[in-house]
Amino acid sequence: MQALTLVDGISAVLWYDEGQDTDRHDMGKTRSAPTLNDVAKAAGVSTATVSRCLNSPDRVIEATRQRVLQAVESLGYTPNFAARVMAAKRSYTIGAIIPTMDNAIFARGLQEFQDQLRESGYTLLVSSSAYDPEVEREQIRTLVARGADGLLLIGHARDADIYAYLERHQIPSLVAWSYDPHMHPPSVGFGNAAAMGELAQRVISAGHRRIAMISGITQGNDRAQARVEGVRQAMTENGLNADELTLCETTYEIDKGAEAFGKLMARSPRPTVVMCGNDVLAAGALREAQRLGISVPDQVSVTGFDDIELAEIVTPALTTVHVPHREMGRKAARELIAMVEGTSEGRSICIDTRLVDRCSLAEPPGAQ
Amino acid sequence: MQALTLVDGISAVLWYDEGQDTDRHDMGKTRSAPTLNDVAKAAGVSTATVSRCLNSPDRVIEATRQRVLQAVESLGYTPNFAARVMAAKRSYTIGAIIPTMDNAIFARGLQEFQDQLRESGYTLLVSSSAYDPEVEREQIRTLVARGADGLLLIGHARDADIYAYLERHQIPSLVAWSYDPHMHPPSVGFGNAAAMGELAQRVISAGHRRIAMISGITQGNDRAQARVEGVRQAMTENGLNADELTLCETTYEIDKGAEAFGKLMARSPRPTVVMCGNDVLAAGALREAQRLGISVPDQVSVTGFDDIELAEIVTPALTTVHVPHREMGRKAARELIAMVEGTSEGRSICIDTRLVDRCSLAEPPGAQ
DNA sequence: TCCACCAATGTAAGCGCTTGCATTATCAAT
DNA sequence: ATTGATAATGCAAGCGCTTACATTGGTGGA
Repeated sequence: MQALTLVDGISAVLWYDEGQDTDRHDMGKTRSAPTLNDVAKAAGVSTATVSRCLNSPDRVIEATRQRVLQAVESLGYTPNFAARVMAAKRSYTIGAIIPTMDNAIFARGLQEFQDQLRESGYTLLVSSSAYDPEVEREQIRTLVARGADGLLLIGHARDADIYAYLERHQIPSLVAWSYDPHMHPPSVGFGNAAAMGELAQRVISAGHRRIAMISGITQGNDRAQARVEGVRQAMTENGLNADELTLCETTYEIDKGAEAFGKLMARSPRPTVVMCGNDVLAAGALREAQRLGISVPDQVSVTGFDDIELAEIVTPALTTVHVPHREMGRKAARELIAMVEGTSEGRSICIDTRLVDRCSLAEPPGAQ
Repeated sequence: MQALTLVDGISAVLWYDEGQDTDRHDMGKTRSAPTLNDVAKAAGVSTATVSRCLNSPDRVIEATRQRVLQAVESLGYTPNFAARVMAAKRSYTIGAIIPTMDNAIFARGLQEFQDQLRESGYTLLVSSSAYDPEVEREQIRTLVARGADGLLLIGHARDADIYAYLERHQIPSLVAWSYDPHMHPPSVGFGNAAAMGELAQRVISAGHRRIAMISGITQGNDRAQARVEGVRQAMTENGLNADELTLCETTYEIDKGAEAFGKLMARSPRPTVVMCGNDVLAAGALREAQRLGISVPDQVSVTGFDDIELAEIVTPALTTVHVPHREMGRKAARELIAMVEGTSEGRSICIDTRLVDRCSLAEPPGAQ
């Protein structure tokens, strides 16, 4: 399943006809929708002038404009979007493909992305790929097909041919939720590895040595990969053996987080901290801990990532990494528009994350 | 804000250019996206044949088709959606405008609607109007502008000029979540009045006389209006004075339901039953009841409408009206497609609702 | 062998709009 | 008045595709 968000909009005309001409007798007023031409005639000007009235009013003298606008009004004219796109080679539409709509993370960032686009006169078309690369590929084609002027993608990880396709179609694209200035396309996001590394550093500083992690599926997900990598690096830097990181991969669902946590707790020796790939997973872990009668953070610490609303609501409140999603959405929109309008070649922008200390992380049990 | 859902899709080409010609030196391979013409040349056939290969493969001989398909493949050709829409006057896109995406009710029905459309090769574009008629009007234009072959609307209540506009543009439309065979456009839905009336009948039969209702905003919402009307009629039929119905209108939010319930409980004499316009409102009422220490259904009964997941989860579980949303979505899709394809003039279809007895409705306190 | 017929393919006319370029109107300065 | 510059408008060529109609070639029956 996919979903699209549309903001604002232009207009068009369309009527259906079908081979199946049923013998309808009521072919009454088959007066079809008015076109630019009709307006032009009604206003006694050329179609060019009407077009200019609508698209760059200042290039038309007041009196004429009045006359045209009135004709538009009285005819109930609505420009045909498809025709406009064809002629102008521009749709003022931006496409975005996100992995899922079920996660508040993307919703929040996208909302801001959309608002920003709207302000600049663009419409957003969103669709979700359900973390399936094939679906994503299909949707990219669909969005390009529908005339998207630019595309927002999540993370860099995808087949090269997709980038080639975008290149060929000359569709500027931007990656978000990830930051890597050396990659193409440019990205507006945060360093997942660094952010998670910082959190891991905090964990290690607190005295934890037996570290476990519940990660999202890393396959085809550079954010998930980077988060794991961040933990590994922090371990190495602190003289720990990164290979001893107990890793559990699962999809981003609360139930899965609970399940993974259960498995982790069954191991012996038990990890003293469970770092989760995101807050949703962490919420699941917390729920399972409660069910199992394991006290967090007294017996085991838990950390999250993203700092969505959930993080504050659960008990204990999550120690997590705050990601300024709205800021990211806003900056991504600005940059992508600049690319589409040719005022930028595409810059990568790094968004700062911030550790949020709450209650789910403490010293390991038995520590003094 | 609006939101669109897109399923499946065709394709297109588009490249951006902008007055601002930055002096880029890397004007390397400006080979733009391939068109039908390119494919035709590559395959050594006419554009008509390529088009036929893609749209009605059986009208082209096997050998030719092979050749064409291979050219398509090797060129990485993607048809231009806008051009296709223009030429064919058909977009295989259906638009839907729902009042809100926050309500599980529409989500569920739409999901099915969408799946059904997809099966028939149509794409769904959804947008939400936030219950604002002006926004809805705008979105209808936008959807028509984007070439929707048909439109799904919720409820009949909207200005006549909108229907005129749709008529003029020859866009078949269908109303859902409401049923009234005498109205235009045709509707696929359920009798809101009858369904609510049935529930009210049950309430009255249980012995309730002091009835209160928390309704959604009835202004511009024929479903809400009909539900109120249903209660009124049932009262009248049972010899009660419909004017004595204590009515509280509010938006469909859980908090608002709670608030309204609080006000109702402050009245004296207190109603013995609070019938809610939907389950969300009822959930709010239940929450407030708990907060106020009012026992449901011992001290006061509460009913819902829709039977969404929530209805089973709350305590006590809601006595409500079950609406088969999926069935409605499916039938609406089929009917709308038939209308778009000219095989139906538009029939109205009534979906049966069903009372669901759970625990929130009991006899009034003090009844024997 | 010839012709009628039909299936396969080609030809070309738009669909409704934007926009580069040509033309005309306007007006200040000579 | 005349001229030149500039602003306002018109003209017409497409954008990439579909499809009605024309053309071609192959088939079977007389």
